[in-house]
Amino acid sequence: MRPPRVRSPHLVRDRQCRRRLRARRGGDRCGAVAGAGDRVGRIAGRCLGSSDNGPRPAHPARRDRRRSRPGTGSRRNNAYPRRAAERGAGCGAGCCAGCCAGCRTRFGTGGGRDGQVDSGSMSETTAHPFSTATGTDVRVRFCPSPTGTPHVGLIRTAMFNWAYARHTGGTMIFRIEDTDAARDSEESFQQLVEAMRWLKLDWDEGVGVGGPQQPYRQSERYDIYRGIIERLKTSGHIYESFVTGEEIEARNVSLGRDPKMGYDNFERDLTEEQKAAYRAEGRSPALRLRVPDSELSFDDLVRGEITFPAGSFSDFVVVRPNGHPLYPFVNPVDDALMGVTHVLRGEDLLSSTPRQIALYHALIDIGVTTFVPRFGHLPYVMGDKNKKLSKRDAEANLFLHRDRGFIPEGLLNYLALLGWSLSHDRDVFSIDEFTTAFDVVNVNPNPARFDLKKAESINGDHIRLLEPTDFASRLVPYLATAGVLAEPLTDAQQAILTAAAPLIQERIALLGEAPAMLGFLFVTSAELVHEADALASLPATARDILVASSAALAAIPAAEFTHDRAHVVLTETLIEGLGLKPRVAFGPLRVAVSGRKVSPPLFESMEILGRTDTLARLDRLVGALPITSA
RNA sequence: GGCCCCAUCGUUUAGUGGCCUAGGACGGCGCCCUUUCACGGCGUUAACACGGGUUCGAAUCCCGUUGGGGUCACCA
Repeated sequence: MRPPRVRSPHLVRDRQCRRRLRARRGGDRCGAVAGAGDRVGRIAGRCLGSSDNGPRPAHPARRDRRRSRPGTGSRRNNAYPRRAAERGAGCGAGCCAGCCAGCRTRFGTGGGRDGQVDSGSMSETTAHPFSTATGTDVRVRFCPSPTGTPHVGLIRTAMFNWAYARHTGGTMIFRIEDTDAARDSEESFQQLVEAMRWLKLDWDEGVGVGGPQQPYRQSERYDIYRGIIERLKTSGHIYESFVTGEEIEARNVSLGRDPKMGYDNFERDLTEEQKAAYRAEGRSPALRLRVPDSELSFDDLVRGEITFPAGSFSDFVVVRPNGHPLYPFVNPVDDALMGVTHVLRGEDLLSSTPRQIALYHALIDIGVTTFVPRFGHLPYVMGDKNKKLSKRDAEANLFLHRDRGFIPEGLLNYLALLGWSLSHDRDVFSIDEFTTAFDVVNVNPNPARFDLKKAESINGDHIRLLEPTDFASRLVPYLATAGVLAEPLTDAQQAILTAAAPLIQERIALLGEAPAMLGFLFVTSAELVHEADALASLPATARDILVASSAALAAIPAAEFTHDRAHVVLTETLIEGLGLKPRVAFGPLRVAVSGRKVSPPLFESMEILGRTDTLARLDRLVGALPITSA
């Protein structure tokens, strides 16, 4: 077995270092100098005043391949250079300046409560450092909102978070974001928990297991939010906004701007008189967060450095007029409170990241936390069309896949392949291999299509990997649901299942295929249904074949009725005796025994059925057939 | 429209300036095995979006173009 791909911390550090240096290099927009500039940057990036000149991986980061964006101003980033410079003196241990995760201050969770505010430093990135947590300090979370049935994209996100926690030895938090009473449901919440349990994605803190920041359902945390809202209000980070959405649009139109331009922060400095006037109209204000007027950058774990220019994100509503806090507020607040260090989430949240970071800066200012988490935006899981898999698509529904007979091992394996890979030549692996090898920095940024065929194939491989007894027991719920048998099984049923399961383990990709394959074993010969297409496939000589077979099989003593004997006897009788082709000879027997054209291996099936039942089935089909002569 | 993200076979991935005539898997096609269907085995099909630049050398670095996607809520 090939060893899993492992990235050394060294290499990762090197990468992050280069990325930052590139960001700091400034204006290498001109193609003529880009190459040279890049090279210089690389060389400098290796060590930057460090003594760490020893042999190191010769390859730049995969993410370094990203093209720098024109016109985004990312070359003039102000955040990283400053931080890098500040830390550049570093630890003297020969680390790359600005990149030495091991030597920088460790930012704990929680943070102080001194409430000190310096609004003048709101855009001062040095005061708002990103998390440097590694190893067991890593804290990730899965925080779905309970609306609808679990979606495979959502599950993929849960799995990557979980895998990162298990890979690093960090902590997995499971929180429920149920702040939308209109859409949330208890049923959906239960389904989320059920999905996680089914897939064995466990969590260390969160719903059901508790933890230092409980409760973990946001609907039970409103008191906590209220306190923070007050502090943010007092500190001036959030302010009252009276205008409605329609009014914002109208304002943009009247100012000759794109109506979609959004809010322009015009209520930041409302006077008390103006506010009173609004109140006199019967309005009550929503609360908005004051975002910095400068650009905001972050180093995405999956995509590299991303910069949003100043003005591309505006003050946003964090609390409704009725006091109800909204997702853009409670999500970062809880992340901060819970000490989340790595936010791994869907790409759809990418464009809201600058706002979140702005909120984080405010939270740091008032002492709720001391750091901003790292972000990693996972690629979409797409459907058939070039659209992200919608909840409306059947393929998106996790439970539908489960009901069709995906096993957790298979589905997880396939989902892991959407945006990640273990190695160049293997795509079937265990969950342990996955967590051992998984690192979010290796996630591929491009969106992936959910390919059912491939998913089923991977699932089939995992089914084949199951212990036979395990496989048999996993079949039971599917057989029960299909009405083939009822739980608990009788001893006789259990014996049949144990004997028959191995016959189909090698030939199905989905557990849901089992009832059709095995159903005939759990009915009497009288109850057996002969399927229409099976009957239609019978040759004119079917009756003679069955009669001859019946006589031959009857000659076998009951105690010696094994698949080998049946095979030998029937081959002698039909192939050698009647001169038939195997395909022609055994077809009618298959129909008689199983009622179907497709079944588990014929002779093994006969053995499981036993001599008496087998003969009864042959006789029954003979009786149903018109008399012809061969 | 503004902003952001993405770009290797049909799909998913490997690829980290020379191991690339671009590898694996799924799918498709063909053959073998065979008591059916499968499983398995063998073979085959098929991709670096385009244009520049840097370099002795580019799938890989840079710029641009094109194409796709997302996001612009008092939803999450």
